[in-house]
Amino acid sequence: MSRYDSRDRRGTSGRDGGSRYGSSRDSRDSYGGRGGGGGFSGGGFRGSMKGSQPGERLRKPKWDMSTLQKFEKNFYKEHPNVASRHQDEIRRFHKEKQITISGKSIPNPIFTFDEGNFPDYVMSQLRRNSWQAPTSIQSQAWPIALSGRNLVGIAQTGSGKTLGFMLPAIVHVNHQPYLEHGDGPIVLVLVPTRELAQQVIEVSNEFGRSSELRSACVYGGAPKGPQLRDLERGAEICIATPGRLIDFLESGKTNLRRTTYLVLDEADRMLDMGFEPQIRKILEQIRPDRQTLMWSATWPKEVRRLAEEFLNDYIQVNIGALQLTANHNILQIIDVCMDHEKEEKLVKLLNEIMQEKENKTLIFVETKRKADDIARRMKRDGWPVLSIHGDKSQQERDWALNDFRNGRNPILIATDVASRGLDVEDIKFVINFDYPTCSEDYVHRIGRTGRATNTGTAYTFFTPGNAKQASDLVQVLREAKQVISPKLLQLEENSRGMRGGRGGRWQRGGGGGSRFSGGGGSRFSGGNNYSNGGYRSQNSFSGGSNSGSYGSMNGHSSGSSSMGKPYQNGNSGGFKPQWNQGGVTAASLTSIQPPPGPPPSGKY
DNA sequence: AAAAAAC
Repeated sequence: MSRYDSRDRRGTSGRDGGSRYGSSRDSRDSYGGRGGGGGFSGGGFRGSMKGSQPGERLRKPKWDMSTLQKFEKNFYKEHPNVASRHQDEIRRFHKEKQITISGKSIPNPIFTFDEGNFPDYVMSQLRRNSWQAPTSIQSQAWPIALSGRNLVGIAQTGSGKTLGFMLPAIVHVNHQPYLEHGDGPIVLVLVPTRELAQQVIEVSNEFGRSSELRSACVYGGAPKGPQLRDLERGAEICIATPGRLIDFLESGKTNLRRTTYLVLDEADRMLDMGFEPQIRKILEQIRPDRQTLMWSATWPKEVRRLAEEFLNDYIQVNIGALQLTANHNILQIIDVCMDHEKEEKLVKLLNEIMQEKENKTLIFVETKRKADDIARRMKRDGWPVLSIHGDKSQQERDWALNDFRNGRNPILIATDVASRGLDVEDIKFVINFDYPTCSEDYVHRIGRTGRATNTGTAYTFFTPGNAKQASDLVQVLREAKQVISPKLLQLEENSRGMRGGRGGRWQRGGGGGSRFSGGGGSRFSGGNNYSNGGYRSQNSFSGGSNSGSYGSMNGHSSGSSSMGKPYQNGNSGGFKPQWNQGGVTAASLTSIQPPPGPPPSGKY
């Protein structure tokens, strides 16, 4: 099957309201360069182009880019309000949402789902939910991802991030040829924990169904059989934790030859967990001109290095303030006390909480052993409590989490396995029985409550032994305008100078020069889509041919950001890279489609 | 010093 046949599978046309170009297929006609030539194609300029006459067959116009750009420039000179109004809107948006962004030719954000230009099979699913507007991550990430660019997103979980990479992934898959027998996934999502994998596949199932995509979830601790069946049946989307995936790759049960869209979720966490060798091993299996989206809550050196090495020409989006911040929907209460007081205080607290109608409570402790101990003692005393940590069998973890989710068991005691990304609805209380080893984890833990627009309460037992963290914690509390107990301030005072090595952790780099996407001279430089009424391009996401062919690989690796070892022989052992050098062309890597008609070069 | 992850 040729690539061109595949494009129209399942009615994959973009949103086609009032297409100026006739058929939906034509609406995907592309004449904006990916990060290169002008991406401007608004209807307002239709008049300047020699279009086809009614009744005549639609011919591909000859684009004279310099004339077009001149026209656009003049247009904005003559209609200054059009441009400035929109740019102001974007600046205001970025400022309000505390978004900073850097990179070349950054597409403008979108502010409504309609502007996302998603195909019908995605829109119909979106409409089923009662969401009002995209989250800030989605606003910025969708246009970037849909235009085929690489993306580094610095953002906390629980802000719509999963959908932020999943919808473009689904669109991407729908622009690829069908899987053939023996093909591995087209989209690969790597996540640090099994629970997260299960969560992500929920989303991919929900939104992939309408275009008949199949997803597979690959992680350890569970029988291989069903996972293999899902893969062998043909899964366009694969969500995986690294270990089991490598197992399957090494044993040849699946491959990544067809993978062209890669997501690294919670990259900082994965590095923390020592997944780097595994990540490398997996990435070597994927063709280097793939589209890659990397997500991380922080931007430390290690993550930066990973991004430089594996993401060519990426756009970086920082969502949220540049300092460590907690969700403001959460009431944070810090109880400075001694270690031996904790248990009594916990019981007292839970007694109060259980009076509430909504009482779902997540309790964090320091160690797996402690999680077990406390859970056992509480269970003995009749509390509806379960525990979850990494030494439990996956089955037990699943049970515990399920019973917690559906409310059968309102109290869950957990280690940090549950601190990040876990999305359980209506958790009303988080209790930090032990303060975590770093305040970053604190923010993640309490973030399990107050999700979306809900509110929640976080109680934290803070002992003199945690004094090193006091200053970070105070900073978080101050930022969130919380009441700060004098005892905590006293501890902070005493520990002045104790906190070591904090510098830089929250310095999110990359902000640099052009923070705002449409700023200054870049307005016409390509890829930008104007969401302003009629001037919005229909084709904002149909860029030109992807420049990232294999030919450009050399430029890639010889550039300032070294690729480490060259991909050509980059097999560090185990199994050899074997991305598909044949069938899939670089242009089909992105969701961008080349114009219909004769292929632009012999390569196709 | 802990947590997470493949068999």
